[in-house]
Amino acid sequence: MADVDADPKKLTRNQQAVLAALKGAGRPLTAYDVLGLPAIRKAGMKAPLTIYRALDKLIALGLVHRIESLNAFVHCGHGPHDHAAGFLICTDCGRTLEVHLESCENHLAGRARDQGFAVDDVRVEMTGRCPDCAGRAAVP
Amino acid sequence: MADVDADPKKLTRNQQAVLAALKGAGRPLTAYDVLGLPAIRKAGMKAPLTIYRALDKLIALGLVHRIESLNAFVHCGHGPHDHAAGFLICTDCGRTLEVHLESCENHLAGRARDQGFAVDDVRVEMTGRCPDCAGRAAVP
DNA sequence: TCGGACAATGTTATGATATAACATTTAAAA
DNA sequence: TTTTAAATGTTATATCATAACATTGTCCGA
Ligand SMILES: [Zn+2]
Ligand SMILES: [Zn+2]
Ligand SMILES: [Zn+2]
Ligand SMILES: [Zn+2]
Repeated sequence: MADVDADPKKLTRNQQAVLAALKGAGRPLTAYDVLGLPAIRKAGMKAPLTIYRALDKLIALGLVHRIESLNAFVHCGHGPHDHAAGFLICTDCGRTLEVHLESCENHLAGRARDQGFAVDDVRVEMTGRCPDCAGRAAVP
Repeated sequence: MADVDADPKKLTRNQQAVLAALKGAGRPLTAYDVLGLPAIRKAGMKAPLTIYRALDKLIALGLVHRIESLNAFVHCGHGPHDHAAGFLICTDCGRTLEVHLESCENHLAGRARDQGFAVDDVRVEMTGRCPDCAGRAAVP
């Protein structure tokens, strides 16, 4: 899946800038969110395509994940990995938590194989409330 | 999750037209795909918003699902249901297969609860090749 | 039957997300 | 160095989705 042997030192200037932006945010950002950051403008990036190209590379390297249901991108919370990850998406604060799915992955892919389906990639996204927000809601 | 007690007879003209379009297609269509269908134009629908409004209702009724990674919509292959579904998405032919995830759902949601996360909704999308396309690829 | 309430629709405009095309530069190999 | 591939810059455009507001249709109780 991800190119786990990637050398972060070999990232280009643009790729480093985008990765740093996502790390710093600590939550998913859209490509246009990234584009709007001062640090990104200072790095000379000013077109959406510039951001998308950096993101494409970072995703291929497994350093960043795309959250489909948000059209947003988040720094990988686990370092590059070769198994499927799942995302818990807080609908209150917008933060996400990445969870490993080694065991579930087999179960899910098994369901697919039962149907004669050859699985390449498994994506899991769950919405709800994170511990912080669930706590706040319970104590009004 | 879905409003399982919905009465299909109560669907409006627009909602019926969009539902019929998705049933007939047998695969996911984008809102603009739907908008472009002759049957839809004949029904008098000519603005994207008209399509999105019908889709919103059909999704709320559990008659249609949204495929996040395709920005597309597909007729529910199982009749309304209250548990999570997963989608197998063929990257060759574009068709999808809906699979039930009663058992997996608990496992996945359990992983979330381990993190103190209160889950509302579980979405699973798997890409790969459907039986037809996998077969064709294997016999070149 | 009337009339209020609410859902659905029509219409126009705009916002948000993503890619095409092509020229140029940079970095890595050979 | 010559060659090759990857990354970047720039402009324009394609694709997906919603805002705002006026109007119409449907249901249900008075
Ligand atoms: Zn990860
Ligand atoms: Zn939260
Ligand atoms: Zn379904
Ligand atoms: Zn196929």
